[in-house]
Amino acid sequence: MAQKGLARDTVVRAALELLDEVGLERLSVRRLAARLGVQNPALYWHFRDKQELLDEMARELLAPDMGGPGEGESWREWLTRRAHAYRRTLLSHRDGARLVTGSNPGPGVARSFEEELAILTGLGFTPEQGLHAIASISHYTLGFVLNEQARRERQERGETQELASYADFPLTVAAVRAGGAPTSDEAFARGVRLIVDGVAASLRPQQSAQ
Amino acid sequence: MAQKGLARDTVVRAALELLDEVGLERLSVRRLAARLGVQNPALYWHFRDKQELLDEMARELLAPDMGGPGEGESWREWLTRRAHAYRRTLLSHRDGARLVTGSNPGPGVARSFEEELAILTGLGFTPEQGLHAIASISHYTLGFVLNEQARRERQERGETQELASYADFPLTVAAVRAGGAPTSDEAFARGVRLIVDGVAASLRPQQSAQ
DNA sequence: GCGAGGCGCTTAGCGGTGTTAAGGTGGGCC
DNA sequence: GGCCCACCTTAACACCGCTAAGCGCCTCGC
Repeated sequence: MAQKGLARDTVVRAALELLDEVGLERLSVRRLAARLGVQNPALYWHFRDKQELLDEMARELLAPDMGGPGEGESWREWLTRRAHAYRRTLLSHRDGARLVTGSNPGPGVARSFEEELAILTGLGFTPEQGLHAIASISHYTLGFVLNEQARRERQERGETQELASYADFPLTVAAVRAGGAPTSDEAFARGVRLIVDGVAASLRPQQSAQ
Repeated sequence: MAQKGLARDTVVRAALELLDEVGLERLSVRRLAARLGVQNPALYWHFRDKQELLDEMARELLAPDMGGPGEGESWREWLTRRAHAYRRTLLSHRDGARLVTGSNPGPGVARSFEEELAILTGLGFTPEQGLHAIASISHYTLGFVLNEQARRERQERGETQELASYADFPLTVAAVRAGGAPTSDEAFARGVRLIVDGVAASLRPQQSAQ
């Protein structure tokens, strides 16, 4: 077989590899072309834009769709699992969150969103409550990972960014000492718990789910 | 007086105006210089980098600091107000959220964060709980506004992005019909309420605040 | 009054970017 | 055998961030 030219898919995967190596800032059409052994305008046969390439990269990144709830899994567990899966997905490539942020979602995302809504309504949510819960968790997760990766990128660039004087920020120091770095698995998990608790509270007035 | 040359401050403010006109993508050093009636390398006398300029812009944007709680304001009210103030700040300039996302916070932010922590501990929070609450709300708000502005930017560019067929997404349609657009003041407010409720729940085990 | 110095800018230019136009080349189909 | 078209090339445009070098003017020490 061996496909006549470059498959669109091949390009997107190469682009994601390149992203991991150089970061979003330095991801250029020419570099990608070079890695594919091709002159740069060649890519414009496959993609209208650089943006279209980025969109497609984001879609590929977001492709892994966690399934429905497992045997006897409560909505709390499922929602929590979803949040962590989403974070892991965003972290699966360098600058993943920024990539997703700046790109057009496309119909695939709408479809899997509809599926998730179906799962939640199956667990007793109204569609409105479901949308609300998923949107909130997604926004939180996106914001968290954005911060996380920005920090990572910054300190990779050697901008150490220490507090000038710890003495001037006693509460911040105390909080970090007690609760761990604000960018960590635990911190994320606690935020998720917060939102899930909030969802539970918003459900309570009209009989709880499952 | 009349200051010898361009004040750093003047440049930053002009940059923010330019940002509103052309968006972050098209904000270039050359355009900014032109608007200031100056050749572009002149700006490199005031700023080491374009990034340094962007950092200052973000700092200027984030400058408006809402004060402490008003007379008899509960922590719920204060936290909610803070969330809305933060969103309004991010929305105060085009691409505000993306600007903030890609820039170095600097010591000013750390200082006002410490102040907010002080406010919350004054209302009965431990430093850890305070950090946790503020971080979660901030991440949620950032993610929300990012989405909001991305959508706005997209439809300004004419990418209408309608669902192909409403019939394929019955739950999504139902949810939006019942709860309004996912990008709206109400949607944001409901997400905030979710998190605030979650914070309340996390407080309850060990005696509630105020 | 005058020279020194440096602040704030200019002109020139480098290497890189996304993107377009136009033209080739090779394999499949009538 | 000839055509067509998928797929790529070469060439070039306009713009980008950024640096090097120099120039005029203001301020200060004498």
